[in-house]
Amino acid sequence: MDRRQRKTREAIFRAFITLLAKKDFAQITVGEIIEEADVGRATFYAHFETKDFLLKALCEELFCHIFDAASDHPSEHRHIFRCDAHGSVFWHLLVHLQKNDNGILELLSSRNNELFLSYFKVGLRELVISQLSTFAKRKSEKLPESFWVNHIAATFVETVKWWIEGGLKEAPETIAEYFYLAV
Amino acid sequence: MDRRQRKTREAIFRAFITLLAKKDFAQITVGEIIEEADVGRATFYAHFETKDFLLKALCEELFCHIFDAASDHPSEHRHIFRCDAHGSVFWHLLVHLQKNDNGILELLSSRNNELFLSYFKVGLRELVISQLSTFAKRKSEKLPESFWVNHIAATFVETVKWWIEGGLKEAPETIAEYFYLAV
DNA sequence: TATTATACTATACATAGAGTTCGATACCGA
DNA sequence: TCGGTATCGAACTCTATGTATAGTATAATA
Repeated sequence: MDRRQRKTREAIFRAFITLLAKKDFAQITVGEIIEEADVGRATFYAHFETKDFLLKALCEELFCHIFDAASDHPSEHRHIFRCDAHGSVFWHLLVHLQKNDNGILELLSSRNNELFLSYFKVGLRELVISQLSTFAKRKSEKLPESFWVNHIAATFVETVKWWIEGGLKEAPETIAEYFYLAV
Repeated sequence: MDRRQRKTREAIFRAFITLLAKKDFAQITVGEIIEEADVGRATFYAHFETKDFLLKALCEELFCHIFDAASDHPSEHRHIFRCDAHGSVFWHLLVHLQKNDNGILELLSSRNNELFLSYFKVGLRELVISQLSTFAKRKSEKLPESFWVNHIAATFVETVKWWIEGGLKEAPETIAEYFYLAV
């Protein structure tokens, strides 16, 4: 990709993230974004069809990255944390969140969190399916699979939300335990 | 309240609900609402400061009604459904949902459901707290109370969402069972 | 280095929706 | 019947969206 393109694209993302930390997505105008990014109006529309597409692109960048990081190298951390029957992928995700890669936390904790967590959940659902065998059989036998999958993904999202709203005071290990206890 | 006021207010609510079933909240314009409601522009703004306040007012009307109906008369249905240790209030809520009071289902199942379910959850959390003793001790002893309360409320919301997305094919009793199994 | 393609800038413009104002009219409650 | 008030309708201001265009800067290529 052309260096110019890459630079403007990143500038727009950065500006967008900055603004998202401060105010509602609905109240952010394209005018504000291009001013913050110091980019021409036509340039913005050359990159993103609308503000909503910008949001979508941002979510894809952020969550693709974090899910790849968590699932591509699941073994590299095995020796650090006990990798029991539950699997450590979810713990791994929590660690990545706590490290705050790409400043994702500001987005997840701002008033826009519903927006992002709904995207988060989409990627999460796939992960849950691939890890399904590592969860307790007890419940899954009595519940429809789609219900069960959705329940696990939703519980993880809610756990993360609760963690963030409390200021991330607990260790990832503790949160992972809460998650496995609850689910 | 003046009969004229009441009629306009209801006309606006009705129009808003009709539109919400068809399209995104964000894409609905005040112009559409007043046309559907057959009401003057100035009249709309005499009733609601903005479109967002209209949404808020609608949610309060709908959910206050459904929560009151479920918690004010918890005993009247006790003889119909087994009222075990888990309490029947949640089952009662499901029955009310299935009866589709106020056409609430169209709203919860449309693409705006995140919007409404977030309001739903607020009322739900209070209900959960009042019913906390009826849930399993097993988990609550190991989990922080705020986490536990949030988990129960979230699980109920997700259960309802799953039920609606599947077309409400299961009986409220079945859904209540899934809920108690999952939580 | 000279050439070509393309990304960017700045500005202007058309369009649409938000929210306000105000005089006229219709309706309500007493 | 009468005073108060809700509504109407239309015009108006503002703000934001998205597009169009002509000129400039930069990257890739030969």
